[in-house]
Amino acid sequence: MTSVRELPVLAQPEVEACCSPLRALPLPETDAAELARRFAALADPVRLRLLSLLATSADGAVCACDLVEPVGKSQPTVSHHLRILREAGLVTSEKRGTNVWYAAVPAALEDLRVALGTGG
Amino acid sequence: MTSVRELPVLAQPEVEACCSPLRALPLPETDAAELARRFAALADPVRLRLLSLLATSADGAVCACDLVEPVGKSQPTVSHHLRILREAGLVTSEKRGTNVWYAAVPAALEDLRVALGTGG
DNA sequence: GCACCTTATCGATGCACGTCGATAGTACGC
DNA sequence: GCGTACTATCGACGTGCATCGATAAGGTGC
Repeated sequence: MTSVRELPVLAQPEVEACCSPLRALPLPETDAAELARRFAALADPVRLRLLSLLATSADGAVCACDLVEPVGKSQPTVSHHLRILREAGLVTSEKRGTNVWYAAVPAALEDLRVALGTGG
Repeated sequence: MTSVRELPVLAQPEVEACCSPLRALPLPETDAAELARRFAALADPVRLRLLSLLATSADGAVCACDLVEPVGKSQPTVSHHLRILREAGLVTSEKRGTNVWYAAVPAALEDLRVALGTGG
């Protein structure tokens, strides 16, 4: 967390909208499995805190080295959780020299919000 | 699903809003744990399909006897998942004679939508 | 009471997950 | 090249979960 102070905003991937909303029609099995996979990525307090740290970062991205201490877990554990978030499409990672910068993917969260029901 | 055709709409409990939004500030540990617990209830395809069946029901409530066949699991398994959904506050149950009627709790889903981020 | 139906609980099993220490891989500075 | 710092992977351990068959609990109708 020393001197790296360049282009902190990571490129955002195209997040393909997944799964029809719960309230629209009975969920097909394939959609249910995909949705469950994404919600499972959110079903852990450490991952929620990591995601929160990324989402509230002023720069839009955070070095992995600055994510270990705040969540109070070992470095391998944090790396493991970041991997799960990345594979779920909720965060993006980008290597810059020795460090790896992570950023939240707002579109992915928005996608899940839509699945939970459109509006009131 | 034979003759029961009275007051299908179940009373909705007061759902206390949980946890500040991810985008608002770094999540306190207590909020993270509670949020994770609720998302975990959604992290299973069977439960998502059950919730979808309830949310899309025209009457607003469905007899448990009509939930077993659609999801293709055993009766004990379905009962187990309904229990988890109920304990997470996502559904309500009400006994009517021999049957038990389940209904989705829209406010609980709305609560999770808010946690995922307010608006775009 | 008794037979029947619906739902919940119990016990067991197999699998997936969170966690850690140790280790490998990669990039930087001297 | 060599030591150092950061990150990812590996292996192992304990725990929790999804699932089922069997069984109990509660209500209905005769």
